[in-house]
Amino acid sequence: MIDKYNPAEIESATQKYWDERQSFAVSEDPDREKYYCLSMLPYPSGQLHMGHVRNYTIGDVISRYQRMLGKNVLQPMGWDAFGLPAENAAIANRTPPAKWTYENIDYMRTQLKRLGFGYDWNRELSTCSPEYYRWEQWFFNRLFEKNLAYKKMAVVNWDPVEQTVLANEQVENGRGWRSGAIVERREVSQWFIRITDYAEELLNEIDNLEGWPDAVRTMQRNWIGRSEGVEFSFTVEGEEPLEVYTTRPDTIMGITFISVAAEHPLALKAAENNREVAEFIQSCKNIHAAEKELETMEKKGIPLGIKGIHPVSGEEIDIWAANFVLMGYGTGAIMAVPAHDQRDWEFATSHGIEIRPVIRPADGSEHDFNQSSLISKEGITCNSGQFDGLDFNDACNAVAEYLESRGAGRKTINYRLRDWGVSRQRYWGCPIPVIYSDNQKAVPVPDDELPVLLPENVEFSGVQSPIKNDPAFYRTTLPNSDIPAIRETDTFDTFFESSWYFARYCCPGSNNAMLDERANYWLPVDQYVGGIEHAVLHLLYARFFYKLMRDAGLIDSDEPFTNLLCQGMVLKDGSKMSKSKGNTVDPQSMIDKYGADTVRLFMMFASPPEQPLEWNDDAVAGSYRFLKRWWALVHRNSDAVAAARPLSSDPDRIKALVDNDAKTLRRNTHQILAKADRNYQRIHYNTVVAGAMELLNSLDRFDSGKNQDCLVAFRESLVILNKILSPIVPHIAHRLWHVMGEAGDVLDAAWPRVDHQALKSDTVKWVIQVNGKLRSEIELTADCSEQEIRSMAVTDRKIRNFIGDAEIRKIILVPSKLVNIVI
RNA sequence: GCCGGGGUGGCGGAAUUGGUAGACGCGCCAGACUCAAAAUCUGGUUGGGGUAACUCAGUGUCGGUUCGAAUCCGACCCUCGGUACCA
Repeated sequence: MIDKYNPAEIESATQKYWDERQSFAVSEDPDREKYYCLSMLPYPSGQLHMGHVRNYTIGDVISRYQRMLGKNVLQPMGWDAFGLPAENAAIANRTPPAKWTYENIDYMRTQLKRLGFGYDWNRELSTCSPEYYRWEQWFFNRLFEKNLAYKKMAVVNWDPVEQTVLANEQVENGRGWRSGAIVERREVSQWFIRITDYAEELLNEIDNLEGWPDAVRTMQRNWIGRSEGVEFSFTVEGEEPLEVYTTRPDTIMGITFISVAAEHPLALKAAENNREVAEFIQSCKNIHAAEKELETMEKKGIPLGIKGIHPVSGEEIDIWAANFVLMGYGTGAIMAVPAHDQRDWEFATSHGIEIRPVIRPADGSEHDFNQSSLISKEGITCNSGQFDGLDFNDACNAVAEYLESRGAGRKTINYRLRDWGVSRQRYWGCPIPVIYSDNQKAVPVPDDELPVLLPENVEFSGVQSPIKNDPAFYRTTLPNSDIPAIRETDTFDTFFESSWYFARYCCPGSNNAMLDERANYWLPVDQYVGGIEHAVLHLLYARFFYKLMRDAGLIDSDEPFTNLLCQGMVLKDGSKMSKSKGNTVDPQSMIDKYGADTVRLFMMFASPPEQPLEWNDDAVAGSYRFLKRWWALVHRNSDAVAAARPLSSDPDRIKALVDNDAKTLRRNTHQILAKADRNYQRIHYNTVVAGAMELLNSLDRFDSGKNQDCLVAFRESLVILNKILSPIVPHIAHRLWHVMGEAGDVLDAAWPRVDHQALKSDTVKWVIQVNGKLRSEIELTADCSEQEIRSMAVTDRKIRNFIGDAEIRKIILVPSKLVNIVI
């Protein structure tokens, strides 16, 4: 009687076994190669979703594989616990965000444990705990000291009904998602971190991130957006010079208007005695702050009746206020050349502004400026007076030199990247450790008074942050005095917490320092796994923060993540699983029904990690079937296999096999192992699983009782199958390892080696093509000469039929693979 | 709008990175077992034509490079992610 496959029993017993032995607790060991595998920590939203299960299974498979390669593997887990959803839940349920968050963490931790992930739970952290965020406050003080943190005015979405700031996500069609009120842009004083000081290094080091996907590297390069150009100014009568930046100084003679932001001082001045301008400025207050909205909305503008003097021609140019120019970015003013910029062209066309071509195509062709602008840099300047007849580079240099010699401008390097705004007008976040004196001067909270504790037991009566109305929180005194002062009530952007948690995992229990020397043992992270949606923001902030920590002397290396894997989303019926679409599948119900191993196996099998994964209930059942078949096969043969162990552990005995069936099985097994090796390294687990299924299919058909050779080969193959599968389905692999009578735990078994002798075959199958199309196949002995192969190919019956009377022009031969006859 | 992915049978996907398109699995069809069903096992399964041997077409669309293209190049279409306050 064979035991039935019972995943619930196997998985709980195996997890208990690992727990008792603390199998995944690790410490620094200078004698072993370390491997730090990190998965992006979850936001504790309530329960795990399929995206988490996928993310963490990939990380766990990598960790277990690296462990079998003999490395000292760290795999930690924690909670990105501050954030907006806790406040929304608090308002909906009248529960304090802290209580809601902690309960979610407790539940989700049990779910992670049920999935059998090999985490070192001794290192678990929650970013909302004071033991964590106090170091963030301490580090902010270091940034403040270096003038890397500063305050400036910046735009927020203001809901005039709720009297609160809204996130971009909370604005729908320009209205607040709860109140329905039209959202206004407001300028608020906020804290910024000078990421632009590090723009050059962040850009240059992308070249060294060879373990990152090219797509992410490209996106980060484009996000940082280095450009070379010229900065110059227009003189404006009775005003400060109006400064602009351009990457196309070669088109400077084609400027026909200038645009400034609606909040620009020139616009505000014009509005004082022009009602239309004032109304236009008022209408711009309702623009949603998101870039997508800004770039896709209808472009509007109004002339201010103010002129700027062109620095070369001396011509008077009209200055407009425009809704697509932002005060906070760059100088708040841009020059416009409709002939050579498509957005300017469209604006000029719809507002009747002159289009003045100053570049003509280098090939002498005519461009129709009534149809579109000419953006190409491959042209020659014209209508540009002294700058006529130059190509792009010469024109740019000539213009820059001219402006520079007259003190009107200069060459500069510009970045698209803007400083990191870290202030949030929200409650559930890390308090920014600053105190304001009477005159609004910001003073950091002294290190020895940290942490500034966020009160957790709060009443969420409305949408307003409770600490903004809580005198017990915000009333304080200046450091070392009894002079009354006011605390900052803004909290940090939650990207602040997620920018350094991976370093803190290395130093559990460090109560006297943000990081200690253990960080330099584990860091940088060898493999980071997370969603592609983090390609720019989180991953760029984390790189930046790492460099800040390096420059504060906390760590030695320059980049935090050596290798990066961005996994695709989990889809159901073609779209992302989400509560609002009602197409979620609860991982818990699947685990209850089939067990963790089946869910893990399906997740790895259904698609390659970087691609989206289509969820399919039936296919999950197929993964379960596979595990049942494996279970049954091992149990049917357990006694014979265990008895064969002493024999087939002997490498000489294995190499001395003479039975042809045994030799064929070995060749097959080692081919699959070679492929599994490659695919483990490439992290293509779907094809690893496919190989394991092929192997099981051939083992199921194999007659292991035929003779001793067959039994020896059979046992070897079962052992290899178990090792290949164990990172993916660790519970059943653990149990079957012992059922086969193997010693120790498969968790720590050495990764199997491909026997290249076993791969050799006596014959080679050749594909014969005519003009690149498959027409026949022949099997020849491996020692055939090239000449023999050619003549066999040409005289093949099917091939002769195909060629007929046609002349053979060429024969191409790809070694051990194919012959292509060109006729 | 801008930046970056993706598009292969009924479905998820494979193809050693320019060399046999469709591995493996799901689904479906047929058969075995069963009074029957479930479970399990065996075989088949890109489409068209043909009893068959075989043959033609075929990797989003159109064009190109090559002895040979899912793979490289150009243009386009659809779709997904990001777009600085969702995380």
